[in-house]
Amino acid sequence: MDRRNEISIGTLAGRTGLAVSAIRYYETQGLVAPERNAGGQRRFLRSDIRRLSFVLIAQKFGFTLDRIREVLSRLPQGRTPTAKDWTEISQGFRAELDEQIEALTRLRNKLDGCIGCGCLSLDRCALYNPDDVAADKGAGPRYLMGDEAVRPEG
Amino acid sequence: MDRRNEISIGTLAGRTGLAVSAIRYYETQGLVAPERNAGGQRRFLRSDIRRLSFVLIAQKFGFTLDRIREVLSRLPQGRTPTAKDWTEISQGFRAELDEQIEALTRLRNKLDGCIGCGCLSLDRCALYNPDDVAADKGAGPRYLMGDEAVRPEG
DNA sequence: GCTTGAGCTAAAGTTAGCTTTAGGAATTAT
DNA sequence: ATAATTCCTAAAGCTAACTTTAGCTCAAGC
Repeated sequence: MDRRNEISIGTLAGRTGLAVSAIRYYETQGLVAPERNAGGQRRFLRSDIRRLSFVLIAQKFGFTLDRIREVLSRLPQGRTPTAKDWTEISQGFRAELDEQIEALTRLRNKLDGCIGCGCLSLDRCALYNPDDVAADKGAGPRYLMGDEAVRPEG
Repeated sequence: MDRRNEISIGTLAGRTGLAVSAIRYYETQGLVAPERNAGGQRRFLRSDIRRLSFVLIAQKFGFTLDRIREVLSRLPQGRTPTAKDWTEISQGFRAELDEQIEALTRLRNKLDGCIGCGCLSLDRCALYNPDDVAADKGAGPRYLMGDEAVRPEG
C-alpha cells in the first residue's frame, strides 16, 4: 500500500507503463533518485510519475538519456517541480526540437537537388558540407565520395 | 593496382570515407556483394562507391541498415545501376523522409498544447495517441501515464 | 505464521552498428 | 628476394537502452 506521497516501484511502473527493470535502469542513469524504506525497497514520490513521463516523451523525440538527464537537472532541487517548472523546461526542449526538424528539412531539400540532376553527385550538393541532422551514433570519420564517384559510371 | 572495373576494399574505403571494417560489416548485412579474386581478396565494382555513398546518406537521414537494404533491393539486378535508377530510388526515399518530418512536426505541435496549458497532461494531448515518430528501438510496451499523473501535484 | 507476490542485487544477454584484436596469407614495392 | 603493405577470418569488445536470470529478502493476505 502506497502512503501519502510515497509509491513503490511497481506502482510507478503501472502509472508510466514502464517496466520495473527500466525504472531501475533509469535510476542508475541518474534520471530518478528514489529513497529507500526500512526494508531497503525504493520509495518514489508521486511527482516522479510526471518526471518519468517526461523522459518517455523526450525519448520519443529522439533525445538520449544523457541529454534528458541534463535537461532534468535544470529542475529545481529540493522541492517538487510545479507546473510552471515543467512548462519552462518543455520550452527549451521545444527549441531543440525545432532545430532538429529544420536540419532534417534542409537536408531533404538538398537531396531534392540531387534527385533533380539524377547524378546523385552528393559531394557537391547533399552531404559534402555536413548539415548534421543527428549527431553520429557510430564512431569513425564519415565523409562522402571522391571525384570519381561523382561521374555517372554506366 | 585496381583494374578496369574492379577495386579493392582499401580503395573503396578511401573513396567513401568508410573504414575497411565497416565495409566488411556491410557485406555481412547484404548491402554490397563483392566478388573474390584468385587470392580470396574482395573485388568491388566502381559502382559500389555510389552504392555505399547512398547507404551513408540514408543513414544520415536515420534509416536503419535493414531498411536501406530493402530500398537497395529495388535496384535492377544483373546490371550496373544507371543515373535514372538512382533517381527513382531517391524519390521513394524522399517520400519516406517527408513522412518522418511531418510526424515529427505533428508531435511538436502537440507538445505546444502541453506547454501552453502548463500541466503537461500528456495523456490527453501529446503522446497518448501515439503518433509514432520513429519506430521504437528498445523492446517492451510504452504507453503513457494514468489519471493521477495528470493532476498537478505541487 | 506461512504462503505468495513484489522487490532487491549483480551479472549476463540483446540489438544495432561497428571497431579492435589476433594470427595468418596475398600483394606490392624495392 | 625480401620487406612492407594490404587483406583475410573469426571472435571479442563497445555504446545505448534495456531485459532476463539467478538466488534471496520483504511485505501482504488469509
